[in-house]
Formats: sequence, C-alpha cells, structure tokens
Amino acid sequence: MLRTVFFGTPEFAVPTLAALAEASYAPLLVVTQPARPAGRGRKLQDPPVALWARRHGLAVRQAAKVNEESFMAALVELAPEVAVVVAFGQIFRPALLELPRHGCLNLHASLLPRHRGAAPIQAAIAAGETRTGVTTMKMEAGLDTGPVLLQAELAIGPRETAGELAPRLAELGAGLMVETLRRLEAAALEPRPQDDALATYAPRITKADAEVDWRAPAPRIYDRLRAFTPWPLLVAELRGEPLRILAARVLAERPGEEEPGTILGLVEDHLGVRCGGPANESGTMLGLARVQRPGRRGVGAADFVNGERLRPGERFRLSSPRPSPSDVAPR
RNA sequence: CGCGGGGUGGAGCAGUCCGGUAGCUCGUUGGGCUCAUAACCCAAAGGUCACAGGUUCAAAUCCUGUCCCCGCAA
Repeated sequence: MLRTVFFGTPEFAVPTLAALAEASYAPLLVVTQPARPAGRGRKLQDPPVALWARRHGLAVRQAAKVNEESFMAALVELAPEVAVVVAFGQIFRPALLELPRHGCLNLHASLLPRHRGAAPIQAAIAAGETRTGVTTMKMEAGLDTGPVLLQAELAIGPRETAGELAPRLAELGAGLMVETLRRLEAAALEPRPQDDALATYAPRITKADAEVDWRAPAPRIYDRLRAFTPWPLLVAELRGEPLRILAARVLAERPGEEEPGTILGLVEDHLGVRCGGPANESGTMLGLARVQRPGRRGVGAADFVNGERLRPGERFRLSSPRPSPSDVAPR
C-alpha cells in the first residue's frame, strides 16, 4: 500500500484518479488548481478533478503554487512515497520532485519523446499521425524529458477529433498508471531514458493557431480542424468578418485554376473551398459542413449560403503563412 | 452585477441609426418545362417581428424591464 498523492486538474486527469481509487491506490491528498473564473458570467469554477475528488470523499487541496513553502510543508507532513501527476498545470521544482521516495510519476498523452509539452493530443492529430498513445515516466526538471516507464498505443481514427481522442487516451492512461504503480511496488520497472534526438515539442494551442491558411492542401487543413476540435476550431475571414469553421471534410479533387480560398459552390451539401495542393496536380478542395458567424449559432453550409447569398467565386482572405503549430524543434 | 453580439413566416438572413404597405435566398404546396452537374419558369400558402410595459396619430424600428442563444477568458 503506497502512500500516494495525486496532482491533476482537467477532465483528462479524472479517469486516472478514479482508477487509482479503485485499485487501492486512493491518494492521501488530491492536489489541484484553485477555482478560476470561467464561462459566461465569469463565475468561479472548480476544476473537474476537484469536483470528482470531493464527491468521492477524498482530501482536496487547491494550490495556486505548489512550490511555495506553505504547500511544501504540508506535503512533507504527509510523507508520500510517490506522486502521480496528470495534466496538473504547474512546473515542479527539484525539491518537490525529490520529496516522495519513489519520485513523481507523470502520465503524458503521447508516445514520448514525441510531442513533449502542453498539447500532445492536438499535435499528434495536426501532424496527420495515425497512431499515438500514452506514456508514464519519472519526472525530472526538464519538461516531459524524464525516463519512460511504460507506454501504450492506440490508433487515431481518420476522422477523429481531439475532443474524441482525449477521453480514449485518458482511459488508456488510467490503466497504464495503475500498472506502473503495481510494477513500482514489485520493483519491476525499467526506466528507459528518452532519445532527445527524436523529441518534438507540442506547445500550448492558442486562438492564433485557428487561422486557416488556404494555401495548404485540404487534407492538412482538415487534420488541423480535427486537432483543434472542440477548441479553438478554425477561423477564416470572409467579407471582412471572421467565420468559424465547425466541421468540414476533404472533398474529391476537382481541377481548377482558382486562387486558394475561392468558394467553388455547394458540393454534396458542403461549401467547397479551393485549397492549395501538390505541384502538378489539380487543386485540393475542403468542404465546409458547418460554420458560425460572430454572435450567431452554428449553421449548415446550405443555410449559410442562403442567408449570405453567397455565389461561387467569392474568396476567403488568405492568411499569412505561419509555422505549423503541431511541432517545432525541441527545446 | 466582467465585456460584446444575436432572437424577424419551416431554415438562414436583410430591414432597426434616419418610426409610417413585412423584404431576400431557400424550403413547402399546386402547375408548367425538361433532364444535368446549387436545374429552370409561373403561382400559392405561411409571420401577434422573443416576452411585458412605456412614448407616439403611428413601433420590428425609440425608452424601460425580463427570458433565451452565441462569442471573448482556458
């Protein structure tokens, strides 16, 4: 029976917490972020982990800064043997990393060393990958650089969004973390250092990532839309006003000389837009299924065309090229 | 009391600043034409303009209050 402390914040961390509790690794303390103003009205909202933990009678501490003296002192008091960290959202200083005898174990939503950082799920989808997974590792000072303990893989569906993939990875990871603790107790873990040469970095997604570059091939734009669903989705500019793209698919190639961003018309109930493509091939086409104007609710492509009286030939504004948000050089 | 946008026939929108016959693109129904790639032509039905008060000769439009929806923040 390990003396365990759990650190986690969003929905992604809940399955692991639940699995620990069920597997007799119920944490002595659940540490999570303070309630923050959120949503319309900016009311204070507790993070999902706090809600779950309280509902199940676990001790909860909402710490704004875990490296501070007051929190550290409280933790020393508990004398944890191991800390389980899942999407907590704060950086641990060495003093905290070394406090539990077995160290701090992290669940990360990618196959490390790929996609270190804040948005591994989105990065994998945006990169067009067909497989990803979860990793448990022993935390060290660098961001997601610690030695790998266990990994589990799964396939990314061709139309799967980040919102759909995240809970699957969370469940997969929950089981993996329990297994990791079992092996820790049995002294059957073999930490393997990460190969830094293979590392990529997946920075936090921002609204700026949502901007569509119509010069990219349609399949690439589609990958980004899947990665950025449910947030921040994609945003394009039409008639001087932002238009949010809620759902789309890649349509069959259709030869044409139109500029990228040109509206080709309604195709199979989708608003067909000319995108970029490989040289010497006919251009690719993205079909917008649902879009949303500012202040309005989302509408289907046909409704949008009717309401706006759109005709083929109108063009979305081309955005400025930006580096792929999915992966940049490792830090 | 965080900020902003919206609620108009079945759908999506315009009209609201500058009060005065309810408009557009679709859909539906009936008729015609004929096939094409958002088919076309003619006709018809369908709205207490979110709700409640107020101002006015007159309110979708101006004022006050309420309800519902959406975005910003992650």
